[in-house]
Amino acid sequence: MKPANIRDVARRADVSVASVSRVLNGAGPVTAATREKVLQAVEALQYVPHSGARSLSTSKTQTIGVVLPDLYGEFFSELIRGMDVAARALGYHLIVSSSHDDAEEASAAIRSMRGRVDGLIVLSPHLDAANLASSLAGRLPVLLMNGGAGEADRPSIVVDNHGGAVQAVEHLLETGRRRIVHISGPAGNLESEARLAGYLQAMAKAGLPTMVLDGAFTQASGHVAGLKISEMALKPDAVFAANDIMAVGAMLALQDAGLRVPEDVALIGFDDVPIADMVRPGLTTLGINIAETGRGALERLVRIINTADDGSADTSCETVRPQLVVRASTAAASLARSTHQPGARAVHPVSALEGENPQ
Amino acid sequence: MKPANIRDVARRADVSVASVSRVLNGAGPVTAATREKVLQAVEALQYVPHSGARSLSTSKTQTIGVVLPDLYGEFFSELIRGMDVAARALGYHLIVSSSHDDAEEASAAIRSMRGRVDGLIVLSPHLDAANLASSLAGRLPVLLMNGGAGEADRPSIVVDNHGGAVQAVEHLLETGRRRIVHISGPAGNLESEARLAGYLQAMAKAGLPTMVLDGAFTQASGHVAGLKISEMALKPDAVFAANDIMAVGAMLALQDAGLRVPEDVALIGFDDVPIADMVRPGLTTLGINIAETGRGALERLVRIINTADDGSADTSCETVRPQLVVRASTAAASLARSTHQPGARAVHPVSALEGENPQ
DNA sequence: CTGAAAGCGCTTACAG
DNA sequence: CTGAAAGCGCTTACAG
Repeated sequence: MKPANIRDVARRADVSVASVSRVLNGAGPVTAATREKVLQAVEALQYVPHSGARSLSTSKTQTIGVVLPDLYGEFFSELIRGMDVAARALGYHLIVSSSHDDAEEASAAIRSMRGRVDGLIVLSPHLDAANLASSLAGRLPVLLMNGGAGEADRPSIVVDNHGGAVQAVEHLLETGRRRIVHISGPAGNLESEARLAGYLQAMAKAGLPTMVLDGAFTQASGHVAGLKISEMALKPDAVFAANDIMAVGAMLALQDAGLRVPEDVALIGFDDVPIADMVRPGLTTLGINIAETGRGALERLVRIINTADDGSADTSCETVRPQLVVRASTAAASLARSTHQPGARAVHPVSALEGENPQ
Repeated sequence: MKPANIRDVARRADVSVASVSRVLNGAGPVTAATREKVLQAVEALQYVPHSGARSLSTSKTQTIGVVLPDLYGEFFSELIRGMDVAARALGYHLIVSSSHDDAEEASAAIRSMRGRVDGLIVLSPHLDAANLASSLAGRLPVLLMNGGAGEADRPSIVVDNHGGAVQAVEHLLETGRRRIVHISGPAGNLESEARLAGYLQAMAKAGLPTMVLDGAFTQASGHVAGLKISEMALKPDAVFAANDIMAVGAMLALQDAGLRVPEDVALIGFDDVPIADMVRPGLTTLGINIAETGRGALERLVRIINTADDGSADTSCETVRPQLVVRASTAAASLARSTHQPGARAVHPVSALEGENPQ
């Protein structure tokens, strides 16, 4: 009743296990006749090689581990989706390990994957270089996507968070906004810090005062921030949230409080997750092609695995540049309407606002 | 440079590999002194057991495979999230394999997991019993969640789709709606068929005419259906979409066409994914605690794995009953307002509508 | 082109 | 309580 093994196949095909292995791996020379016999036996026995045994002999697992933080939502599911597609195409399996609250847990997760994966994609912003290095038993290829600037000697992919944030603010300025509040991501998170820095820099450049409300990359935290804004005596005319889901949370709070978006307050997010296009008004945001980025990451890691130790070490830091996706949530105050009007842009900057004109 | 193995540890601790194994597995008797020496060596060498080798000896992988269909979205990511949490708590890893367009692909995915997992959770509605059985080499425990009624001899978890659909229609009837259209899920999908059947039955019971628009469980298909509805001469006063994401698609199409929800058309979905609470009006739906269901599924499968062949085979079909979650999208026409008013219910059924009064 | 055999790193009766 | 050794199922030089 237990599944057939390679010996069963060899016996039935009347060849050696070596031949069976060769046929199955397309490695080494075999006659057509042998191949035929083996394949028939495989079919008859419903044989599937035991991957553990294979991995023991080859030191390969055909599996990639993905270490995610404790955050959930469309960003990560989109990313995984892109990786999954690429993994299947390349004959790899995907082990996901998520909800790691801290460096300790992420580290344990990484360690527990040793011998189980050929490489790792790490998205946990909790992990610094030191932790990461000590978590890695041996020389496991790792692709870093934890928002850091990229460790010296590790391949990595980072989003240009700073540049994206600057673009966000500039877009708001162009559409006539001046009192721009930022809802930040969690403290200590490298992505949120870069977005915050971009906001501060762009505002400073425009000579405008800044205001930051703390968020945590969750819808609830965006909602809380939105509530606070709705209760402010002197309200901002625009909000830049560090990610889309907080922007949505803020939008709902503002609207439920009777404020109009974008007429009273413009709103811009970051990521371009699917939901950004499903709220009304549609959410303007800095778009990253998330699934595509995931696909690219997986493919790059596999390339690294396949060329390990051949001298041409890939340790570069690849940058993904977010693109402005304009939807109705930032239509200029003077042009704003309640209908969905993507692409609407300010022609005449509104003048009755404080702050200097940019540029 | 290659990672330490059990022999390295044994040598350094000056014991046998058997003792190292015993200490690490907490199996068999060891003196405190031995344990101490081993643990120190493990620490010094950063030793982590090779899981492939372990799985070869024990025939256990501590890994669960999850086979998903080609559909993406919050439903599946929430489900995976619940499973992931449970898996970590129980010391299991999760291999996900998704985007299987047909039974063939899902079948191949299952086969490729042999020797790699201790059990499988199958969510691919493409897989029928025959395909499934032939995909399984040996006696791999499988928990079915593919929407089928549950195969005779396999443990399964199914959502009471029929009952939920009946509840959906009854809720619409109670709030005064009579011209109720259904946007169905993809043909051949067992979940969508059960929801459709529930709709048809409830409408028949109420003596009302039915109308079905074909959907595919995607936002785009819901949007198309919404457009069609907005162009109908005699418009329905309510729409029951077979899942939330189609309901959202329909909502946007209706609103963009100038129709008001719920004043002109009430809308109800199915699943209660997070986005249902982020659109305006909030979407009334039949809620399933998705993450919780995923957690429960994983735990049940592990239980099955641990008691395999002990005689007490668990082959029951567990039913998850969806619960009505009332939000503003189905506020009674007479009471409907544009502000978010969860829980608003009709007091006086609207009378100026065709169709007979239910009950 | 093919087969016998060593070896991958672990676990687990079996002796002692 | 501890160790020597067999065995899990594969791959891969090495002979032939």
